[in-house]
Amino acid sequence: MLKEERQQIIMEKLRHEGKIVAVDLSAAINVSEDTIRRDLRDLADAGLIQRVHGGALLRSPAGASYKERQFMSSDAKMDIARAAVSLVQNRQVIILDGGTTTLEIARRLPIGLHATVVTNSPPIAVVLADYPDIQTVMVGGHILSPSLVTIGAATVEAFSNIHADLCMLGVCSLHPEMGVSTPDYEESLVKRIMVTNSAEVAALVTVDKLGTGAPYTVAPISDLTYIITEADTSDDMLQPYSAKGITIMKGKK
Amino acid sequence: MLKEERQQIIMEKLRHEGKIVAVDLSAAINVSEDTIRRDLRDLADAGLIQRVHGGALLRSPAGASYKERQFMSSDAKMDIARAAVSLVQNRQVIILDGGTTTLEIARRLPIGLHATVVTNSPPIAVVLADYPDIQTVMVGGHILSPSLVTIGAATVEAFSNIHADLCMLGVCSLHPEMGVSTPDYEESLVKRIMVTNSAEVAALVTVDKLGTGAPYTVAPISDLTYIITEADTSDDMLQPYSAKGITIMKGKK
DNA sequence: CTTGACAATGCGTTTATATGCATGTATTAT
DNA sequence: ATAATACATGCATATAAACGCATTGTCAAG
Repeated sequence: MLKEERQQIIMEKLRHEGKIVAVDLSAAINVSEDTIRRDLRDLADAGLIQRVHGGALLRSPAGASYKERQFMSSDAKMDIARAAVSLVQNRQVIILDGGTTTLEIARRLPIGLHATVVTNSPPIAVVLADYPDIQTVMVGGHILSPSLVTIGAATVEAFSNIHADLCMLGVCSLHPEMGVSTPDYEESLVKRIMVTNSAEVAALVTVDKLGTGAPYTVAPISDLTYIITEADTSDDMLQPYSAKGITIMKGKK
Repeated sequence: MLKEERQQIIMEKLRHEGKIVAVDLSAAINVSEDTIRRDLRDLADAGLIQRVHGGALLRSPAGASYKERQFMSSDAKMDIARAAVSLVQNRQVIILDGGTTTLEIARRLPIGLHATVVTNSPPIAVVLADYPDIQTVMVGGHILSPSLVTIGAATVEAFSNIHADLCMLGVCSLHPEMGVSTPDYEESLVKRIMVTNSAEVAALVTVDKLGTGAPYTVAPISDLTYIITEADTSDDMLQPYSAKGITIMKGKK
């Protein structure tokens, strides 16, 4: 059995049962306790689990997420997602853009939430299918492979007929003057119509994207309602945005 | 044995069993461990797999893990998928219906295949994103939760503008007189337009669905080009269909 | 047909990794 | 406080990976 395979099993078991007891697990998959402990230590170092005496616990208590380590959202993104979820309300129509942060939001939506979610990201659609009271609309188009979202004329066309209460926008670059911008032209068109057709827009942005620009503009800063960023972002960096009347939210630990 | 051929085997095995153990594989196909390692290194460099000590794992992007495991197909479906793949040719436009068998087909497409695949299944779109030479079109619409496909007017509308060379149709019920039918009305409309707009149609059907009927008709038997079923289906059961001129294919072991 | 260039493969050696065990130390429970 | 359990550390061993080199097979130019 491969080490990584074992660690995947550990993560999976954790997500299902919420805890790991090292001794039990070593018996279950027939390796020494030392090996299990080493695995747990690795995972803890990677920030994926919380190590405790006798075993380990899920790092994020609510987290019923099913993601691999290398694609696992960073702490920052999880914090941002947690804050973003607090914006959504029952009976809203919500546009969820593609991206790892928005995927994290999809996972963290309250189970009982009664809403319509529109997305152009197949992975998000798959996650949403688990929620009994969420009506999911997948917007079609060409698949842009690296980011796993649909783009193109069909996508823009479909969005042009959809008007949402709230849009959760994954942001590649955010700059006080340039506004929101992205490196892919087609993607910028899709994001633009998402913004245009939403009453409120929340931009999800990790600190490394603040103050940066990319070739294609999506929308000016003034189109944003909220900027949600990680917990420890300095107020200095955010000042230019709040000065323009955007509500700044910081990630919740 | 050619290098590419081997690497294709590796990808297939990986998509299937979730892991590769270098030693086992080298024994299985009778090449040195070095060769396998070199192959794994190549694939890892190309970003297609995740290399680990002792072998390799799926690079497991958006849709892996326990959800994925539920999608692991039975032997019969794997055989059917293998046979179905032999129908696809370069430069075709292919419609892939939703369902576990078609998902299996997506996993088994040749790596170098140059084609356009149109699907209304988000999980399939996610799988296809791994293929560098496949252009993927996701058809949007409402998500039908249990089967994870899009349905509704938007879906039908989008398909009405797409004309394919080949359609791989997941089939719920197949009957000599009733033809293809399904239990969901909206789904039947989507499948119907898929069939209508494809030059050739392959119906993928496990033996338990042969000779059964469901409330909503998708298409008459005469609209089918191929019926692909599991390897050990009796000829008696298939006779009514072959009598109508449908080409019968049996799954490959 | 021959020859040279090149890629693919296999083998031997060296280096790195993973695991289990023994030992001593920390933590928890009674 | 003391026993019981869990943990970290160092070490030995087995296994896997990387590297260099020799061999083979393929293709194209001479």
